[in-house]
Amino acid sequence: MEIPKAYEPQSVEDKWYDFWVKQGCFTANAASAKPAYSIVIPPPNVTGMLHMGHVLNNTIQDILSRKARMDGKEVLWLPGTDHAGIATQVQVEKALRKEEKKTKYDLGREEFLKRVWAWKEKHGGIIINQLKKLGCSCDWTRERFTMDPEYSRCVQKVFVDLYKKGLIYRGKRMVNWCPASLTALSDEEVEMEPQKGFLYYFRVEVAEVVGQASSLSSSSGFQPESVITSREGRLEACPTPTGKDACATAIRRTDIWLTIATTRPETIPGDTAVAVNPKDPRYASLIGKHVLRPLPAEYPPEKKLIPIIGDEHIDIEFGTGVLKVTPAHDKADFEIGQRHKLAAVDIMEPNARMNDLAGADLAGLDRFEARKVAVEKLRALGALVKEEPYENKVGFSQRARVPIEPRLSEQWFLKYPSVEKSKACVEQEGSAGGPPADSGGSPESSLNQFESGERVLGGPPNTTRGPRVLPAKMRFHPQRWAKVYDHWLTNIQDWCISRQLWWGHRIPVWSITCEGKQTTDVFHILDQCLSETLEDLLKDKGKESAIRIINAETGVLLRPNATEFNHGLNGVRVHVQVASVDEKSIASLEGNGFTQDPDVLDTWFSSWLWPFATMGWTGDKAQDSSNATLQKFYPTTDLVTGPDIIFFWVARMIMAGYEFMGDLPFRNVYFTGIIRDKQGRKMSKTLGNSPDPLELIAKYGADALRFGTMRGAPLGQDVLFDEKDVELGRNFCNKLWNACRFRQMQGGEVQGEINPNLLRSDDKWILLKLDQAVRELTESLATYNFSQAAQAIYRFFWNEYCDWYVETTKSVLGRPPEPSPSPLNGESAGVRGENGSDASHEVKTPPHPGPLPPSRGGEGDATRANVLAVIDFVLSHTLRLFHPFMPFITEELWHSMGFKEDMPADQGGTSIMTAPWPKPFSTEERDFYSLDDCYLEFANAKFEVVTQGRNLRREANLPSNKKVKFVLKPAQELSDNDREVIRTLLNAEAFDLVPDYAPAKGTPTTRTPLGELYLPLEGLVDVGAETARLKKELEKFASEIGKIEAKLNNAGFVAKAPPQVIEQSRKQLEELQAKSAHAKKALETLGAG
RNA sequence: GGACGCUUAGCUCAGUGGUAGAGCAUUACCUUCACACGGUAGGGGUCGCAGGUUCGAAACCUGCAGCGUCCACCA
Repeated sequence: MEIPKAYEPQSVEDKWYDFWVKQGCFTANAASAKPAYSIVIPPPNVTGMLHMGHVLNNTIQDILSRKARMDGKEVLWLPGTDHAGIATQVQVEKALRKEEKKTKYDLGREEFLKRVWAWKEKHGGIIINQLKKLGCSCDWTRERFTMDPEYSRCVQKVFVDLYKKGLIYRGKRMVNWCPASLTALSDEEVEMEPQKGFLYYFRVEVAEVVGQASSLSSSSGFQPESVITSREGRLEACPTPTGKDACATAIRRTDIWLTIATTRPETIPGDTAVAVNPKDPRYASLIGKHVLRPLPAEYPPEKKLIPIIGDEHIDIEFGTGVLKVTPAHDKADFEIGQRHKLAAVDIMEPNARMNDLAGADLAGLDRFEARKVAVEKLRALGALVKEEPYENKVGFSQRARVPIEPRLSEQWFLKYPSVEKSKACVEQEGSAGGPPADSGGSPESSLNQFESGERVLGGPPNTTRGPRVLPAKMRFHPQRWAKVYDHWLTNIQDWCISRQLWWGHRIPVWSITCEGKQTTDVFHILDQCLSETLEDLLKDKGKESAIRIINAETGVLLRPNATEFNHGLNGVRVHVQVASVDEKSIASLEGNGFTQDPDVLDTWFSSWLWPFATMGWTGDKAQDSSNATLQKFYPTTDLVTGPDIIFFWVARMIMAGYEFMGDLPFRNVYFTGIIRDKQGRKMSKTLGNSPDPLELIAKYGADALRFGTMRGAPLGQDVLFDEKDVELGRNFCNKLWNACRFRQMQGGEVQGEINPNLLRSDDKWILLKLDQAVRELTESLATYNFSQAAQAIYRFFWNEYCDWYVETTKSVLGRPPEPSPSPLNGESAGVRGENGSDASHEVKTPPHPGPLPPSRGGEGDATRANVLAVIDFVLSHTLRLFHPFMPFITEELWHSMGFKEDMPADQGGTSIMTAPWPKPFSTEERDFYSLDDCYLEFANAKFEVVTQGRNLRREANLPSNKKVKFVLKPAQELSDNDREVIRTLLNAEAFDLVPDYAPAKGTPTTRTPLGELYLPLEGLVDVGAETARLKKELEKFASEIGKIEAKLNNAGFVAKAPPQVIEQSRKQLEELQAKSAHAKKALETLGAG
C-alpha cells in the first residue's frame, strides 16, 4: 500500500515485461477486425550488442507501436536479426585466431560454418534480450533471422526469379576489392576518405615503331577474358600486352620525353597505354606513337612499349595532361581500356601484394611498400622528375578500414528492378502533388493520413499492373531525404551481389566441368536430380527455362535447343541454374559432379526482402494470398531507420517491394539522427565514447533512458548524447512517481465522477491545460516530432500540473492552518457567487468559481472529493499519454493507483497498453464542465499575484522559511478558495484582502492584475532598499513603455497591422502604464516621508 | 565539383511575420508533512555576417563566412 519515496525501476521493469509477454499483449492477431498497424524492425546484427543508436531507433518504434495499440489498431511490430555476413564472419575468425590460433582455412568451410552457427547460438540472443530490457513491444512469436530456412528459400526464390528475368548476370568486371576481407564489395560499402600522399612526376621516352603501320594496341584486343591473371592471381598468359608480334618490331627512340603525374607509381608495370586529350596541342601529334614504360626495369625495350592514345576524358589542366592508363587497377582506366581495346594487366595478388608481373623489384611487396620502392627505382633510373605533397580521396572498405583495390574479377551482378516505380513512389519536397490532402493541421486529420492509407492498402496486394485506387505514395520524414534517394536512383549502377565469404546465403548456382561428358549425360544427371524434366524443357522452346545452362567461361546461355548445346560439352564448364531448390535435388546434383558456386550473396541481398520475407512470403501466388499475416500487415505502416542505410536498405526494400509484392513496403519512413557524443563525435568502440545502454538502464531505469533520449532527439537531426539527459529522464520518472504518491496519501478510492458544479477555477484551468496537452502530444506524434512530444508532456506535467495545480489543491486537501484572524476577511470575501455552475456566462470579468465553503460539514468534503476526482482524471489521462514513452512506470502506476479497475478488460482493464488514447474534450464536454478560456486568464492573473508576491519577498531578503503576511487591495472579488490558494502558494501566514489598506511607509508593493499587493514588514522596513527596487522597476517599465509607444506612434503600424495586434499593444501599454504609475506613487510616498 | 543540413543563453537545442524560450550549468534562499532525483526567485542572448522585402524579421529573399553530411572515375 505504502509507495516508496523514490521510484525504483529495477523492482518493476522485469515484472511488467513478463506480464505483457504472458498476457500476449505484443502478439499480433492477423484475423483481427481492427485496422492494421505494422512496423518491421531494422534487424540488428545477430551477434551485435545494443548501442545508443539502437536505443533511439527502437524507442521510436516502440512509441509508435504502443500509441497505435492505444488507438485501437491491431499492431504488429515484427522483430528479428540479420546474419551480417562480413561482420559476423570476421568476429568468428578473430575468436578462432585468438583462442585456437587457427584460420578458417585450417578448419575448412563446413567446419568453419559450424563454428559460426555455434557462435550465433551463443551470442544471438543477447541483443534480443537487450531490446526486451528496453521495453520493446515486439511480437516475439514472429521473430525472424535472415538465415532461417524459410527466409533462405525466399532469397533463393528471388535470385532465381531475377535471374530468369535476365537481371542477374555473371561477369568479369571492375569491382571494389577489399584486400583485407578478400572479397568484392558493393559501391555502397566503399567510403571515400581524404588521404595525404604525393603526386609523383616521372618521364617516359616516346618511341616510334618502324615497319608496322598499325598500332600495336590492336594486336591485343581487349576482352574481359584476356586479363592476364587468373582470379587467384596466378600467371596464366604471356605478360607482354603487345604479344609476339612486337618482338619482331624495330623500335626507334626519339629522345622526346613525356612527363606523367601519378599518385600510384607502383602500378606502372600494369600500364598498357599513356593517354592524352586529342584537343591538347602539346600532345595531339603524338597520338599513335608509343612510349617506353620504365617498369619493370628488367624488361627489354619491346616489352616496355605501350601506345599513346587520345581520349576526350583526359583533363588537360591536371598534372601534365598525360595520364598513365592502368586498366586492371583503376575504374576510370578500365573504361578507357575498354574504349581503346587495351589489355588489362593485373599486377597484384588478391591481398594487394604485387605479383610477378610487377617485375622483380616489386614482386611480393605490399602495394604501399611497393610504392616506395617504385619511386626509388624511378629515381635510380633518372625517370623521377619531382614529387609534391598531394591530398586525394581514396576509397576505403567500410568494414575493414583499408583502402580498397579496384580489381577485375568475375562476380554476380544485379541490374536493379522496378527502378522507375521506386523513384516515382516517394513524395518529393514541394512536389506538385504536395502532401496528402489530409496531412496538415489538426491532430485528427494527421491521424487520418495513416488510416486512409491503410484502408487502401489493406486489401490483397495488387500484383497486376492495373491502376491503383489511390496513387501509392510514400513519405520520408524529414522529407529532404527524398531528394537524396531520388539522386541515388537516378545514377544507379548495377549491384555486385556476390561476396567471397563463407557465412551467408550461398549462391544457388551449380556447375559442372563436362570433361568427357556428353550433353545427354548432363541431361541425364539433371533429370535424376530435378522434378522438372529436361524433356519438357526441350519441348518448350520459347519459354524461359527453369534450368539454364551457361557456358561459365563466356557467360553465354546455352539453351537446351541451341546448336552449340548439341555439339556436346566436352571440356566446358557449365552453370546450371536451378529454380526449385530442395535439399534432395541439391544432394543429388552434388553427388553427380556438380559443384555449387563457392560465393555467398551480399547480406543486403537478403535484407532487402525483410518486409515481406519475414511475413512468410513464398512467391507462390496462391500460397501468399492465403497468408493472413501478409494480407493483413503488408504493406507496413512505418519504417524507422538511420539515413546511413538509405541506399543499402531502404531504397532496395522499396524496389524489392514493388518487384515481388507489386506494392511499396511501407507508407512512411522516419529517418532518425545519428547519435554522437557530447563533443559531436560519432560513437565508436575505439574512442570508447559509446555508453552501454544496459548500464544506463541499470543505473537510471529503461523509462529514464527512453524519455531522456527522446527528449533530446529533434526531428531529423543528429543527437548529441549526454548522460545528463538520462538523469533528466530519471528525475522526471521520480516526479511522476511522487505526484501519484501524493494522490495516494490523500486516501480514498478512485473518484469516478467529476461534479461540474463543484469545480474550482483551478480545476477548470488544469482540465483545459490537460486538453491542450492531449492535442499537442497527439499532433506531435502524428508528425513524428518525438522530442516536441516529450517536451510537451514534460512541460504539462511538471510546470503546470505539479508546480501549480497540485499546489492549489493543498488548500483543499491538506489540513489548512487556522484562518487568519483578520476581521476584514469575512466582509471582503463575503460577496461571491452562490453557485459556480453558471460561471460560464461570465466572459469579461474573471468569474468567481465554485464556492468553497469554509471547511465545515459535508459540503467541504464534497469539494475535497471533487478535487480528488479531478486529480484522478488528470493522472489517469496523463499516465496514458506517458505510456508510449515510459511503459514500465506507467503500467506500475496504472495498477497501483487503481485506474484499471473500472475499465473493460481489453481497454485498460488488464494493462495500460490497451487503454484508449486520450481524446481532446468535445464541445459537449467543454460545456458540461464550463471549460471557458476565461479561466485560463483568471488563473494566470492569480499566478501572477503569486509570482510577484514571491518576488517581493525575495527582494526584501526574507528567507523562504520565514513566515510572512501579504495584503491585497483587491481590484475585484475573490472567492475564499482563490484567497486560500494564493495564500498557500505564497507560503504566507496570511493573505488579507483590505480594500482601504494604508501601508506603513516603505512597505514593498507592486501592482498585479488582481490589485495592489503589499508585503507588510512591521518594523523591518528598509526604505533605501525599497526605493532602489522601485526605481529599478520603473526603469524597466519605462523602457518597455517606450518600445510600445514607438510602435503605436508609427503611422504604418496603426494603418497596416491587424486590429488584434494593435489592440494587444494598447492593452499592454495600459497595463504597463498602470504598473508604472503605481510604482511612481509608491516612490513619491517614500520620498515624501 | 555538385547537393543538403546547421549557425539563437556557458552547453545541448525549441522557436516559419507581432513582448526572445526550454533543459542542463550557474547565483541566492529553503530540508515546509509528494518529490533535494525537490521547491522558490534571479543572472545570462544587438538570434553567424552583410544587404533586401515588410508597419514590423530570429523567422521570408539574396549574397558571404564557418561547421557538418552525402554524392561525383581529375590521375
